[in-house]
Amino acid sequence: MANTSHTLPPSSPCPTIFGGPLPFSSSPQQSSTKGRVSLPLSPISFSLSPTTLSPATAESVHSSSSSSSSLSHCTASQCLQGQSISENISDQNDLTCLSWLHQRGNLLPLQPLAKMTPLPQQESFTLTPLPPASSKPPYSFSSLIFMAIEDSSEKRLPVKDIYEWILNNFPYYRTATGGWRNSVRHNLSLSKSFCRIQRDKSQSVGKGSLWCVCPEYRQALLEVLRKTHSYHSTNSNLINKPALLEGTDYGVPEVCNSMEMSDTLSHTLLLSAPSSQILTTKHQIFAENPPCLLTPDHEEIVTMESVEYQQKEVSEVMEKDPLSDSGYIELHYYPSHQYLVLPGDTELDLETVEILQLDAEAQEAAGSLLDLAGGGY
DNA sequence: TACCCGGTAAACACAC
DNA sequence: GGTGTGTTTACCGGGT
Repeated sequence: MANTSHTLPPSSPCPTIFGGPLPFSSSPQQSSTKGRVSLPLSPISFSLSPTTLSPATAESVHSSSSSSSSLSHCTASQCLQGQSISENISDQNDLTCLSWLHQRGNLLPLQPLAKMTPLPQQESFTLTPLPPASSKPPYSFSSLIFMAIEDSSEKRLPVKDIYEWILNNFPYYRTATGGWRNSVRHNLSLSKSFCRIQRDKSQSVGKGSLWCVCPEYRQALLEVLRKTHSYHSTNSNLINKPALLEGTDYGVPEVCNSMEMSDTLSHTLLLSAPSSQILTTKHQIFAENPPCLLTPDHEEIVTMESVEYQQKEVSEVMEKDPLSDSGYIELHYYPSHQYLVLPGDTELDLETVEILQLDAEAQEAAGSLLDLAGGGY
């Protein structure tokens, strides 16, 4: 596998996904100058309507998020409501970080790793003995549950599906005794990180409740996951063998070195199209970071989700940036100030981007709550 | 050594 | 009654 186009200097403080460097596309379509990165605008466009940008909207979003985070332990509804919101407040990068769960259906679990001599990053991948399938994963049950829930489309799962996810992704448990299921349930009940949601009686399929991750604890869970992964990644060369590991029962949930992830990111970043269309489908645009040398604030990842943009009509003739009509989004990225320039010279600071995103997520969360209103939690 | 955390086992109650 | 789910308690081992 050739991932040379995504490499960064080893010493660069690059954005990471579970301890690995985030691939930065070096496609020629993506140009960068000092403090500025131009990102092609995808066919999905955004609408900067007055309503979505109103201070009241922003205020309400911010207030709801702050109230959510002030709770020591969330209720189910708060959990659902806060989930999408908090995700965007404190861990925008985490959204991206966890995207590996969704971008590869066959999650490759991190098994206990035999001490092996790490290979250089670009070394060709040759088959080496893999740890036995009976090796116990290094993740705690909390992490396993967290991953399972995060990997679900609804971000909530019945315990049965959590079992299934673990079985599918960690073959160790296929042969393990049944006690681990008890441990899963024990963790769900005991840990404040997870909250229970009453199932909708109307769709009473299966026993028990649904479980979701409490947004207040999501960051902590993510941190534990990162540390676990990072710790074991540094002790293995498996991390550098995504192609090798593909389709096997072994491996690491590492996407930053994989071509899959790189392609996904590149694809997301490099779509170019006219920005006049308004689409309602949910899409994501990852305004990727500039090269690490630009700023130490490399962990910031701007995500825009379900945001519509109506291209501003520019009547006046003015001196334009050569890139302004290219269909690119320009990310001006300075340590103290970051903003986007959309086609048509519309400028968006990252706070506005975040507000737009939060607004969209808040609406989505509200919809979810309505769906669950009959649950009577 | 004490404490914390995670894993495991067991018992029990409850719902389907 | 069997099975699955949820809760609680207790114990143990490892790490700090």
